[in-house]
Amino acid sequence: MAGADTSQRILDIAERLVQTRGFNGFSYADIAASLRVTKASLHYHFPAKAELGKRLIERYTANFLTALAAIDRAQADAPGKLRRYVAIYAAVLRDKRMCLCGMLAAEYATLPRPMQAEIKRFFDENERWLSKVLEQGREAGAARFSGPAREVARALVGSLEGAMMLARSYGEISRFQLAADRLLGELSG
Amino acid sequence: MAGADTSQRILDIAERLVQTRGFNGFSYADIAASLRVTKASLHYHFPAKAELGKRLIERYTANFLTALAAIDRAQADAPGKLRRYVAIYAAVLRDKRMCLCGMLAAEYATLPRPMQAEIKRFFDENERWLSKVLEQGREAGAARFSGPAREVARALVGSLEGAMMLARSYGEISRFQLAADRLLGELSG
DNA sequence: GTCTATAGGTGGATAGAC
DNA sequence: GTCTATCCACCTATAGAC
Repeated sequence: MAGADTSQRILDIAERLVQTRGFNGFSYADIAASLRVTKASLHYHFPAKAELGKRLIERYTANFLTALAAIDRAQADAPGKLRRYVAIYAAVLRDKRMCLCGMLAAEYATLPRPMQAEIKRFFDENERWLSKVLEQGREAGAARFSGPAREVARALVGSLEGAMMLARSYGEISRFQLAADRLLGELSG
Repeated sequence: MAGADTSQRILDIAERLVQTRGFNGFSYADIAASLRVTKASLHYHFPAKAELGKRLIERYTANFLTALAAIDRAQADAPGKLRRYVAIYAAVLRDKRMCLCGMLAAEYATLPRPMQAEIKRFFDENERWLSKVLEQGREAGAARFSGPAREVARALVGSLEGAMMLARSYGEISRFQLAADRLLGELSG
């Protein structure tokens, strides 16, 4: 079915646009130009921009969770999992993109409620996975931190998103890597 | 002079709008409605939105540097200075705002070059001040960290901006406070 | 599913009267 | 300095032919 394929290609292009320019920084015309169809065609697949935005986050979150499950299968120890987690962020940044939800968090106040709810869900799931890994690391003596793992997880997500945002503005991936290495170092040392 | 006063009020309103909705998330119509004048009047004070944006960052940075100078006068030790530094962020957040430049960092790719340059200057100045404080703290034995102070300063700015962004999305200032306390704790303990 | 055509609205910006 | 009036580009979205 060419329809489903077109929908995916629309999402691919829209995703990149949101990650580089923000939800308020692109239009259907941008997608249409990139896909070489008319704006009207896009509305057949995604009648409203708000719906496109929601589907975008849902797909992004699903892919992210799949990647986290893959880490759980491939890496046994917490430090290894955390390094892989950071590597996901680094890969996005290498593509000159920001995290989709980090970007949308900035525009949060201007977004429709369904999108806001999905953004929170993304971060909730990230925190949940990280909390689990941190607990595992603490029990194995491979991670050192005080207080609830959930708090450390939240601080970690926020720090990585912020480091990513600044690194992208400066066009210096090293800014992210140095900050991330420092954050992981504090957990292990 | 009523002119200068009006210009300042325009900047006040625009500043709040950028901090809550982003540069691409507000229009001259929003400022006009809030100030109860017409859009045309605004163009007398700021002919182009790009110019308004640049002036916005310049003023924000100047005010920020003034606040940092005040910290230097009021606080002698590094830990005290860092606590005050974090308190500035917390105060902005309490007002339901994001850091102006943290917000603009997200929209960075869509902004005119003069604005981009000013955003970098804001972060450069922050890193410079923090580096100095961190060095002071290390020499006095009040701050513990490895590697260049500049790197720690960069990681700290990024972490605070990210924590701020997420805390604002969730509408939970505590998320910022917990993360910030953790970051400062790692430097002292 | 994709097109042409268009509606209805808002964006930044300007001309010229007062 | 502020106003009315207006321009033109762009926005999201829809109707209806193919």
